[in-house]
Amino acid sequence: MASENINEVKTTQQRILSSAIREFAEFGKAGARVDRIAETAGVNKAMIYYHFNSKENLYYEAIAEHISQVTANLQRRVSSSNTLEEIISSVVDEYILIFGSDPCFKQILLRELAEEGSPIIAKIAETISRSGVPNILYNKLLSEMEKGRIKQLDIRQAIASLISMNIGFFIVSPIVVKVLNISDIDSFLSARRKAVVDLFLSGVLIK
Amino acid sequence: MASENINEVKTTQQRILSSAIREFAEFGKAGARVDRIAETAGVNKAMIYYHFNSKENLYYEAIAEHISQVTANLQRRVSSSNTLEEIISSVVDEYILIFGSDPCFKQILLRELAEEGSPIIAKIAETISRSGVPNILYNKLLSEMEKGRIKQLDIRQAIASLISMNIGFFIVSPIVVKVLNISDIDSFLSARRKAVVDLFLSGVLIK
Amino acid sequence: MASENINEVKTTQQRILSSAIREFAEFGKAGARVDRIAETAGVNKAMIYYHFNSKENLYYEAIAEHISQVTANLQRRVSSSNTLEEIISSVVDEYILIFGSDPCFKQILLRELAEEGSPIIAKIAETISRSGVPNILYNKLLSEMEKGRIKQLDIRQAIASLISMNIGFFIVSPIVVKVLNISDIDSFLSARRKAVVDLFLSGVLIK
Amino acid sequence: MASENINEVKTTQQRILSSAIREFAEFGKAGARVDRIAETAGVNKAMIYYHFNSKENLYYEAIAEHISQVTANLQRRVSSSNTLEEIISSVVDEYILIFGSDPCFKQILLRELAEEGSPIIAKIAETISRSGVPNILYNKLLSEMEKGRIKQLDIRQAIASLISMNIGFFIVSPIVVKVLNISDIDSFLSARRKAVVDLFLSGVLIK
DNA sequence: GATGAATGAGCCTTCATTCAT
DNA sequence: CATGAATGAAGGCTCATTCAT
Repeated sequence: MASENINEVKTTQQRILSSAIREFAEFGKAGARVDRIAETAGVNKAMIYYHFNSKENLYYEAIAEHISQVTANLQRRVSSSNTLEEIISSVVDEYILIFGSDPCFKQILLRELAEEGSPIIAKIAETISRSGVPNILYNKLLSEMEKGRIKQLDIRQAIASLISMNIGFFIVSPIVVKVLNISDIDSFLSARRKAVVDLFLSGVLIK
Repeated sequence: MASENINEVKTTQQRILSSAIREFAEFGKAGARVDRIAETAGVNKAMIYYHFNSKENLYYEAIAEHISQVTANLQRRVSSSNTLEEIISSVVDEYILIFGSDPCFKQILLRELAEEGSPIIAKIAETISRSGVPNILYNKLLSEMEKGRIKQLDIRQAIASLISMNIGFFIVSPIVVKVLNISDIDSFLSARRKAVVDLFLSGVLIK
Repeated sequence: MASENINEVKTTQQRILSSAIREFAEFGKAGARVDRIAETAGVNKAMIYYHFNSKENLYYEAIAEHISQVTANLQRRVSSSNTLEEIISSVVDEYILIFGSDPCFKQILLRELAEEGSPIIAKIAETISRSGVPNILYNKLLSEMEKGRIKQLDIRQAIASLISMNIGFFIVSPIVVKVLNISDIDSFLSARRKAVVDLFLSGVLIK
Repeated sequence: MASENINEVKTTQQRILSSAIREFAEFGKAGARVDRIAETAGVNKAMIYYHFNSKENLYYEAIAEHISQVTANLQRRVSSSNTLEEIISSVVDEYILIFGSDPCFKQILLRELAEEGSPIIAKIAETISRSGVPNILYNKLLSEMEKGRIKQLDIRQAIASLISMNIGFFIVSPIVVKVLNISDIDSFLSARRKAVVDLFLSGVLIK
């Protein structure tokens, strides 16, 4: 009831933004229709131009807003004081959280990855960097390597593999699901967390 | 005369198709312009409709043609008689070949992955399945597990991870490159093959 | 308090009117933008509609105000008691004053002259008529003709020529300046007064 | 019948151009409507953009075409071998021809004169210059002055006055007609030619 | 009086598609 | 096969005008 109220009280700008992100996610920047966004948001089309000057600008503002929402939801469970196992688990959890919670983010990400030199991608990369997680991960792997707990390997390749197994998996999951004939997607997804952590740790830890 | 056409001068249809795939890859289905395809192909716009009835149809025909070209280039080095190590290496090589050789394929793939229920994605999955590679991989992992050479694990999760580390990496590489501050992309890519094979094998093999 | 308003701070209406006349002069009635007028005047757009019901009405009120301002500045030096030479000189001076003092008037005049059956033009003509100057001029020329001081000619044609040499010149001056390659416009303009008076008088006076 | 055929056979471009010049003359660049031009020309609106890329460009092309048409109609009766009287007469005739034949030209001219730094005005001035008439006039007045046939005066002022009495008159005629209460406009116009020539010659000739 | 937000009609322009030749 | 011209249905954007506060 209360949450319903919150929905109803959303400002025009917020309504436009949330309609926009869904439209852009579903149809892409070129395929999106301003008329449809206006209709979905329940506002006059001209209002879109009143609040956001152009479709192009609306696109970027909608994405910026969405990214900040998505990243705001992240828990900062990844701390440098944790063990390697805890860190890896947390990282995997976070990615599952991000991609599992919202379908729009994945679509926008995919469409922007197809765009050469996309500023959105640059922004996402920067957001990830600024979260400090890659650094924590890098330093932990380095110190573990020095302590002889993990193998001698290219740390950046390892991180690249970890990221790929997470983001990459979510992205290519429609293909994987079909190729591997996975019928019960939900249980596969919930088992994924452990599988990734195990494979990665087994892959890097000595013995 | 005939040889002239075949060897030196691409037919109108071929010119249209290769212009189309580049246009669709760069701008997406909605952003692509029939005029631009015609101009790039050096043909009259009406010719496109003469040969391919609609933009929509051209899109699918161009992709079908492109996928068959890309997969035709694949060597069938993955054989069930090989060792697990050889199989993994071959699989990784193939993915590197596909994504490294042609930028269009990656873009098309990304855009289609963003499209819910994309028939293109279904087709690609089917092509992969029909190549037999997933089956070979599955069976080999199964038999190795039964022989006690690899750990007890969900084979499909393992394959999912392997695919993710390959396709997934190529797809998210723009982000990874930025996050990890990789300056020499080429050498990172050429080292990737070994890194993936090593991580995967270390991750699954016992001892 | 009151004096503050009157002397230092122009009222909202006045600010709107002076912004409007400049906007309409520069862009024409169709090209003028209510938003721009509001911004220039530093008022809210709705205020324009509060004070002047429509853009159309604002247009006419702005012009009316401007015309009355321009004509109010005119000195009434043209009197029937003067000599023909004095009258001609005064008339020429007045036109120079009007067109020289303010660029907006000329632009508005031009745009309205392009409008078939413009009420603004009718009003301007009426203002000129009511000033009495044409009548004074007509009667003086008539009496001089009867006295045999000036040639037998169509007085109205003569007046038409005089007006043309004044208003007409100011209007077509951008063309004249280019065609005659006039570099020092200011000195040309200041010499214009005498040239017009001389030509006209020489043209009409006997001997 | 033949002339009808000529009208009917006009190409799409020509039909657009002639509709456009009328629309732009009547409503100005800002007030003109592309829809209306298309309708008047009897063509699909998109054709306008097919042949002329934008409203702006159509404007300039329509005017360029119109100017060249108007100036092409001009007879080259003004020759340096003629007497001053003949030259003046010819010049006046030409202006009457131009402004009398076509109402569009006058309107376009007026609207452009209101535009600061108009390229159209520059073009018209250049066309006039290139016709050689101003030069012929200047040289003739100069030689006559040296021969002592005309007074010592600023020749450029004289030419400016002549141009004003012609172009200027046509332009301000709606005002003049009202101020002078001219009811029979046609006869006034036909008498104008002689009046201008007489006034100018009397004004400059000695004795 | 004053303001920010809202509206609806309409404008310029584009684009997939088709037609006549 | 090939072309230039044509079409109709939008699509993005603007603008005069109004409303609620």
